[in-house]
Amino acid sequence: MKKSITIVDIAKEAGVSVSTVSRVLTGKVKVNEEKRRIVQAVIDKYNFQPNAMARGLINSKSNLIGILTADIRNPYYSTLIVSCEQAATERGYNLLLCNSFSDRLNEFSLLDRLSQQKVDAMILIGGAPDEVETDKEYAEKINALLEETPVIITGNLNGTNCKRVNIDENRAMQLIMDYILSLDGIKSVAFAGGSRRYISNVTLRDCYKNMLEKKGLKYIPEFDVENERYDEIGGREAMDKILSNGKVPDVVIAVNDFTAVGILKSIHEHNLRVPEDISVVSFDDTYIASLVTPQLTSVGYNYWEFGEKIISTAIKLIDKREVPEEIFIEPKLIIRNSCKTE
Amino acid sequence: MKKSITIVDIAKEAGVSVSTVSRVLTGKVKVNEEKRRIVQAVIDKYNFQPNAMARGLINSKSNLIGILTADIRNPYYSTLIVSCEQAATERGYNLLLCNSFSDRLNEFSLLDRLSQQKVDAMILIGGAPDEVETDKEYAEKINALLEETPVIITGNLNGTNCKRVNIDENRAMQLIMDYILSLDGIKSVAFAGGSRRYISNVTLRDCYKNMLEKKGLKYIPEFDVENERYDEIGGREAMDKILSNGKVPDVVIAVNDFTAVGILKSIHEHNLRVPEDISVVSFDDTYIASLVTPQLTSVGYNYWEFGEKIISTAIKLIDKREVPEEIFIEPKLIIRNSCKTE
DNA sequence: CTGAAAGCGCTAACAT
DNA sequence: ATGTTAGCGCTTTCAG
Repeated sequence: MKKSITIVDIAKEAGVSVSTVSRVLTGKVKVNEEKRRIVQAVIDKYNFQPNAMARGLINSKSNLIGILTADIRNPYYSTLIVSCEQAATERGYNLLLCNSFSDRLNEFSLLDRLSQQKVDAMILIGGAPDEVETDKEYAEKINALLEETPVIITGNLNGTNCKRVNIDENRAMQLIMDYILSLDGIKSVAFAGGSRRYISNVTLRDCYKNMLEKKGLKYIPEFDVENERYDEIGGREAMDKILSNGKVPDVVIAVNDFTAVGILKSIHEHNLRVPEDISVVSFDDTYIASLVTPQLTSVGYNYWEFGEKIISTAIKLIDKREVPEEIFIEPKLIIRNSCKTE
Repeated sequence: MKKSITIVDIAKEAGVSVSTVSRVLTGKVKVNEEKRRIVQAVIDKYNFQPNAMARGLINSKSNLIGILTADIRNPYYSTLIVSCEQAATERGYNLLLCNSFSDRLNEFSLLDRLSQQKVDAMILIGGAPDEVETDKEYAEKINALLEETPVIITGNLNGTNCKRVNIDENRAMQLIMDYILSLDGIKSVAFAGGSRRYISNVTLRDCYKNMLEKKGLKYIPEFDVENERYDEIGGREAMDKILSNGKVPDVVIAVNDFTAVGILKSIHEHNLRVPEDISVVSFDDTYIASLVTPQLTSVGYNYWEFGEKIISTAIKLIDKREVPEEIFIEPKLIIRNSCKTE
C-alpha cells in the first residue's frame, strides 16, 4: 500500500502553499480564481481525498454518527437504519454501525468504542431504551456520555434527557381499533405477543384496554396474551394459548409482523381460516406483511421520514440548535387481506 | 457539550508525563507498576477514551473498515453484515456502513467518502462486483483505490485484483441437484429467476445445465426462465411464464428465497400444490425460508463463517500478510418441507 | 489574497 | 523507567 497523498503534495505540485490548498478544499475563504483552478486540477488529477482524521482533530468533528441497534437482521431495524444512512449521507455524515444483540455488556463496550471514535452523535435504537425499567447503571452511563455527545433514542430512557423520536403508539392502536370496529360483527378482540417489560408495549396494551371499554366491548384477560419473543415462535405460542380455552376471538392484533406470521400458522393448525374465521392485524408493516398469505393489514410508518427525523435531530444537536424533547412519527394503516371485510 | 478530556488532563491529575499515560494506554512499553496503577485509576475515574482520530493520524490507521453493500434490508445482506460486524468488533475494528442501492454514481461517491475517512480496508458486497461485465471506469476506480487500501469483494471484478470471498456456487447447485434427483419420479427440473448479467447466476445456470445432461435429463429452454428482479414479484413472473405453456415441471429451483416466495404464490394461483404437484428448492436459506408455508428446502451457508472469512481476510491484508486470491464458502442443504419426498 | 506558523491529541523516537 | 519533543495532515489565526 502506497502512503496516501497529502495536502503538502498537492501544494507542491500546484506551486502554492498548503493554506491555499486548504482554502480551495474548504471553500470558505476566497482564493484567486486562476490559482483555484490550478489547485483544483491537481486535486482532481489524483482524486485527492483530505484525511478526515486530520480534519476531525482540528474541528473536533468526526463527521461520524454512531448507531447502536439491537439486531439489524430484524427488518424493522434494517429499514429504519437504511433511512438513517440515507439521511446521514445526504448531509455529509457517515454511519458507524454496531449491533448489541440486546446484550447489556455489549452495549456498554460499544458505547465506549463510539465515544473513542469521537462520533458527533449517537443514536440508540432498540435495546435498553425500550425497556420500562431503565437500569440505573445504564442511565448513569448515558448521562456521562451526554456531557460530550448528543444522544438520540427511540424509546425512552428514564433518568436521562436524551432527545426522543418515537412512533405515536396511541395513535397506532387507535387506527387499528377504529378499523377493526368498523368491520361487521366484531365482538371480541385479542391482543397477542409483546411484553409489558417494554415501554411501547405498555402504551399499546393500555390503549387497547381503554379503547375496548370505550367502544363498549368487554376486555377478556384470556385474550390478552403477552410473549417475550417478538418472533414467529412467540406469535404461535401466544395464539395457541388464546385458542387453548375453546373461545375464538373475531380479531387478533399482533404486536408485529413476525408475531403475526406465527399467529397465522397457529390459526391454520387449529383448522381455522384467516380472514374468514379470524381477522388479523399487526404493527410495523415491514416487507414481511406483504410476503405472507394472506397479506397482512398492518400499521406502518413512513420509515424515510422516521430516519430523517432521527438524523436531523442528531445534526441539529451537533450544531447546538434547539430540538424538542420528543418527536412523534405518525402511523398509517395499510389495509390488505387479513381482515374479513364483508 | 463539554470539551472532552485528553491525555494531558490525565497526565496532570496523575502527576506524570503524557508519554507515561500513553504507555499505560497502549501497554506496549513497561511502566512502573505503582505509577501504572495511579494512571489507570485516573483513566477509570473519567472513563477516558483516547481520541481515535489523533491515534489514527499517527499510525495511519483508523480502525475503521468500510462496508459498501447494495441494500441492507435484504436479509441475505443483513445477515452477512451482522456477521462481519461481529467479527470486526472482536478484533477491535468498527464498521462504516454504506448502502449504494446498486446505483453506480452512488457507489462512486461512497467509495470516495470511505477513502476520505481513511478506512483501513473496504468490503464490497453486491452491486458492481456481482456483474459479469465489469464496467471499465469502475475497475479503474477500484484499481486506484487498491494503491492505498485493501479491497475485499464478494463476486468478481475483472481487471482488478481484489481478494475475493465467495460461495462455492457449483457446489451449491450440485447439492440441490443431487438432492432433487434422489427424490422419486423427478423427470423435469425448472430454474426460475436470476439473470445472466450477474456472475453467480452464470455459474449457477451453467452448472444446472451440465448436471441435467450428466444425469440424463433433458434441458428444456422453456423451463429455464431468467428474471432481473430477485424478489417475490420476479419469482411470480418467472413461474407464471414457466407454467404458461401448459407443461408443469416436477421441481423448480428458485434463485433465492424471495423469488421462491413468488414462485409459491404463482403455483398456488395455478391451483397446484407444493410439494404434492411441484417441489421447490431455493438458495440462501435466509429466515424467509422458514417463515413461509411450506417451509423451504434451501441451500444455505454458515453466515458467521462467511463474515468471519471476509473480515479476517481484510485484517490480514491490513497487516500486510498473505492471503489467497479467492476463498470459498461451503454451502449446505437445509431440508424442509417444500419437496415431495415420498 | 496568500504564506508562515501554531496547534488539534496522540505516539514514538530520543535522551536521560 | 520516564520525560521531552517532533510530527501525523489538516485548518486557522496572524502578518504581510
